[in-house]
Amino acid sequence: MRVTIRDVASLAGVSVTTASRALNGEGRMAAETRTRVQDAATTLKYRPNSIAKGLVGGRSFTLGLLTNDTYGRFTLPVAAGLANAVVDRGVSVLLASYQDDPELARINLQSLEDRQVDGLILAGKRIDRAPHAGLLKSGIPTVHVMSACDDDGIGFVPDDDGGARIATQHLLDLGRRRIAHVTGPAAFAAARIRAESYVRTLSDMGAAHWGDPIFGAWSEQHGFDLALQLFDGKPGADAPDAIFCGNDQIARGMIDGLTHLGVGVPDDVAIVGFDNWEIFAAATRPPLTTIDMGLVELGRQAGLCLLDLIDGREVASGLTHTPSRLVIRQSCGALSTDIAV
Amino acid sequence: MRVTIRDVASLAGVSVTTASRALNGEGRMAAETRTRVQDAATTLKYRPNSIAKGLVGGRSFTLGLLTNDTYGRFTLPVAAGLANAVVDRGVSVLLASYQDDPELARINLQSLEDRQVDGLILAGKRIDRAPHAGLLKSGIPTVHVMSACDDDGIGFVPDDDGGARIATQHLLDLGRRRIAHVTGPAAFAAARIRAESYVRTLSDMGAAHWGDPIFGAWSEQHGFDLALQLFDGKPGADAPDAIFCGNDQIARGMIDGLTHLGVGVPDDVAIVGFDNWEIFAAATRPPLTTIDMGLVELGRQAGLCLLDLIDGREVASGLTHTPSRLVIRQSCGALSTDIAV
DNA sequence: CAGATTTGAGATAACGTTTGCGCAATCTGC
DNA sequence: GCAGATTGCGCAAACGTTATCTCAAATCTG
Repeated sequence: MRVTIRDVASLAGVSVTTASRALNGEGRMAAETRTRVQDAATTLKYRPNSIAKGLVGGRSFTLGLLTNDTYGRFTLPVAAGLANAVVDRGVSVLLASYQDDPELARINLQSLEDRQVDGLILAGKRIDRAPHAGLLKSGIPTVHVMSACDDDGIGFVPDDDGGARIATQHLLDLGRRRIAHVTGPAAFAAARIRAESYVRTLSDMGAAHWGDPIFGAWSEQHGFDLALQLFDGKPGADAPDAIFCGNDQIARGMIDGLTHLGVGVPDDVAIVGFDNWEIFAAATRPPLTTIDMGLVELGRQAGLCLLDLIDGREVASGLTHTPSRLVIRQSCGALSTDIAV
Repeated sequence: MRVTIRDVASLAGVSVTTASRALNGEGRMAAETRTRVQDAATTLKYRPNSIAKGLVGGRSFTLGLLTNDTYGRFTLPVAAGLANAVVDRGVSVLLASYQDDPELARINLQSLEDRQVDGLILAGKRIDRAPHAGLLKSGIPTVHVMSACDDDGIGFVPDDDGGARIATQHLLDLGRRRIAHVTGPAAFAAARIRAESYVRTLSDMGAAHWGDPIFGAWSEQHGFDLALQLFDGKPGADAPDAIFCGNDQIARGMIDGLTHLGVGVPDDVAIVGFDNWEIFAAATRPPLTTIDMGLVELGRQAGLCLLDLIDGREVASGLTHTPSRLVIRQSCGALSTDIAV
């Protein structure tokens, strides 16, 4: 049988009440009593039962993470940051993933409610979709992650704008002046925001952008095709000398395409990606300089914010953009150090 | 305030005891009474409080998933399969990821114990490592996933042997006779098992293997390098006509290398990968035929097994190998259908 | 029709913890 | 040295549920 507070109390020769208060640092009591109880707890390796604690307090010290991110590309870093941010406050995270299946979503949400979760993190995979819109009738404190939310909701999303700015700025700083932008479908807000930021950054710095942003798929193929299209048969002076790619897959395809054409990276063309998806970014030749969206940090912030919300502290509604940072590898020719923003 | 069983009981005009029994389908009682209680519960949208249920029953209806898989490549599919397998038994999954940090592991495990998890899934990323060895002093029912475990432990791992066999067999079935194998470091059991299975399958079928298995890194680079090494300047009749690659990244590099050399895939050389990591397998040109390790199913089995263990049912100790299946795309020239094994 | 058995349902305790209230014992000010 | 404040601690209730025991009424038995 597990050791309960009763055991601690009897070993310390006090009542259960006193034991509870001693361990929680509450109530008035002789310092000697308090340490005696604490020693007893240590001796017995006492650990309070979260369930019982939750029952009386009406809190479960549990957060629910509901996600529709089938693949886990975004959710897992977020979940790791989240869980580790709250674990030392005694809070754990329940994982519930419905694979875009509304019925599964309902069951999972219900299960979380039955479990009296103190708060809910609703995680998506696109910042312009609100996949959880219909679910939110409950009064549970909620934050949104990687998805859209109501005006009075609280959301955490990557700073696409800032990320695109530092990517573009980095290329400018390296002396590039003919900077193109190849990115994903214009239907994605992330693609549009990054493209606008790219345009704005260039004009803010008094530089011209090289053609308009080129929207397409989030795929290697798109990058590869565009490499051929932009560089095949084109005189060097007219072609871009840098390309900011909307994600690492596009960047990967772009580098492959350029290599195929014999265009040097980074000597002839500098490439910046977006996502810092290790498996791609470290595998390109040369290794890819790219933007890290700080998803772990995003999870951490969302978790701490949710705890504040639960504790009744005032939290401003609206979207928080977690800072992105530039991870410098070798595809731009810069010295390799991280620059936080 | 949440509606409790007390509310249901009073609406139905019975005692709390009777209400509990009616809803759980236990005890003797008039059929009319039972339906009356159930109707009351429906009317009030009553949902039992898992916490209270757990407190009295000594069970929390919660499983803990402890993982050191930093990147989430393996853990997330497993977690999804696991959570969805147990959710309709009213069980949820707590996610705890320590990033190879022993201290974090301790804290997380402690947190899971405080929460009275009914069972533990210890997930790793290599089948020949037991990262959780030191942690297991608690008497909580435990299954291991994607990691080694004691002889009297219960583990679930992919069927590397079977996967390698169907991969090799597939190449044989397509008439290939000079089949090479390029894989990861020999230090990985997964690489060794796959290599042995490849050798055995060939000799079982009376075929010779083309050279010895070539160990190296789990990287695209390794695949690319080997493509050059195996095919550069080699007359067609001496070179392999098929290559079974130890994972999708190697396969990716291999295809890139072959394409670079002008060797046709699948016409000149058929390629099979391993992992079915969509992002790679679908991005190669041509799309990659590969082995799917069935990680979602693995998670499902581990979850159901753990529930059996918790319920005191007899469970045989030892390793269970979840079947792998061949996912046919276009890198081997076969018709595109899935073949289960 | 009296006793035995079954049926239906309630009272109460228990799970492990926190918390409001109460009550001695000690301290304080004059 | 005495009223009142303070200190130190325990009693008992509460959280929502299930489980054990009890008991009256209904039904069966011969």
